Amino acid sequence: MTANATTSRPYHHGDLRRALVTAATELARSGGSEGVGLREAARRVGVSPSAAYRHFPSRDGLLALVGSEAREALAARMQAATAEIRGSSGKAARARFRATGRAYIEFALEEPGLFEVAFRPCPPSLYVPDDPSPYEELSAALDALERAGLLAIPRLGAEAPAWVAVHGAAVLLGDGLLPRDSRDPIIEATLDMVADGLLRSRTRA
Amino acid sequence: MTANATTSRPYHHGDLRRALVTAATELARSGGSEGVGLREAARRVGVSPSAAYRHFPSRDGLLALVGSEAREALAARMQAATAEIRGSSGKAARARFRATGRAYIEFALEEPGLFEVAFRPCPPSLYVPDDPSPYEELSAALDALERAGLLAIPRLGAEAPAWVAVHGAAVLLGDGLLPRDSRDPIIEATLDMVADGLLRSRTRA
DNA sequence: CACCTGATGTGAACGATGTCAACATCCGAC
DNA sequence: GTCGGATGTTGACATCGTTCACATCAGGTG
Repeated sequence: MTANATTSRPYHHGDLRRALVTAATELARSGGSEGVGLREAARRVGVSPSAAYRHFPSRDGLLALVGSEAREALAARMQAATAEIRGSSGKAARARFRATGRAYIEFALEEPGLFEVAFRPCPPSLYVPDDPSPYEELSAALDALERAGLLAIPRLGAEAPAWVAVHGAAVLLGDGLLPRDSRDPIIEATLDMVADGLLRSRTRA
Repeated sequence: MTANATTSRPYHHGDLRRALVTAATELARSGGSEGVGLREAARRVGVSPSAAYRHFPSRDGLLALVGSEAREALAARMQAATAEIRGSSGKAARARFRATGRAYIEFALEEPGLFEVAFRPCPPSLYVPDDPSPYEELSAALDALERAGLLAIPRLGAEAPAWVAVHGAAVLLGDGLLPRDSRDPIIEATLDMVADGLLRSRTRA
């Protein structure tokens, strides 16, 4: 057996890497990137600080992994939001598109720490790709709109404006620069703007 | 005289507060908020670290002042961009609106460190209001559009979507999450989207 | 003019952090 | 069974933000 079920604390911690990343993710959840300390993560796992250096080149390396996990969580949330909407009509595609954006913003507001770490700039040498990526969720939603013939602009130029608007709302609401009590109207106004700018036949609420 | 013109290094530095803020601003310009160190700023001014605490409650207090200066610089740039456009037609108002947004994004790309500090979340107790504020520049541009009868949505709900889109583009381009070589097309696509969503009679390029 | 009070700057220290090098321990392959 | 590489520990270093006791200056009061 590689691991004892009775948690007898093997002299070589079962899977330190995993444990450190989870601890660091917890720190990020309640303190953002500044809240993630190498020493603190090690402390929580019950291991010495330098042990971490067997698994990550630096604190930033650890943060990069936390970021990847955060992006995956965000993508999962977007995915779940679109899955709730049934049907294959153009109307459904449009609704899924909006739901994707809404989920993005809501994630940012409910998990501000994780969201910050998710999109924290990081040197290319440390970049960790994530498989279910938020960008791919957005791409999929746009592909569906194109298949339904609803795109009013070339497909290639569609990702950027959509992402830009939704990300901006997430950041400004999350940082309290836009009033959080107007949260929902602002989100819907943003989604309206995206729809008006990218899709055919504007549908004003 | 309160200060000697010969810079004879009076035992009580002429205006330490100002000097520290400028030093810290320089640090922020080339390193963002993480690059701003209380000790380093003091070192550059030639003063002991603890002297700073006579003028700011903490490093975050210093950062808040740097943020205010950064926002003023951004606002000045937006102001200058609109001032370049003459005329009082609706067309001019529209152009000024776009120029405001473009200036916002360009500032973020040319001074990424300052831009980050400008919109860094900070506890209300430390918040420093700035007089020429980016928000007010945006407001003025929208007011002009309303006077020209060009707004397609209620004036009250106009700030948020516009700011959101432009800020999102600034952040995503600045952090390299959107390709910088497509910088200009992305900026224009973003401005197109804002115009389509907020203004009457879409004018597609 | 002398003095004292308050504002301003200094020095040394504390705890915390990221990082590294030398050493200890354990697993698995030969 | 033994040896080697992977994994974890100890102890140290430099740096950081912050604080406290002390030094120094400026300006108003007597």
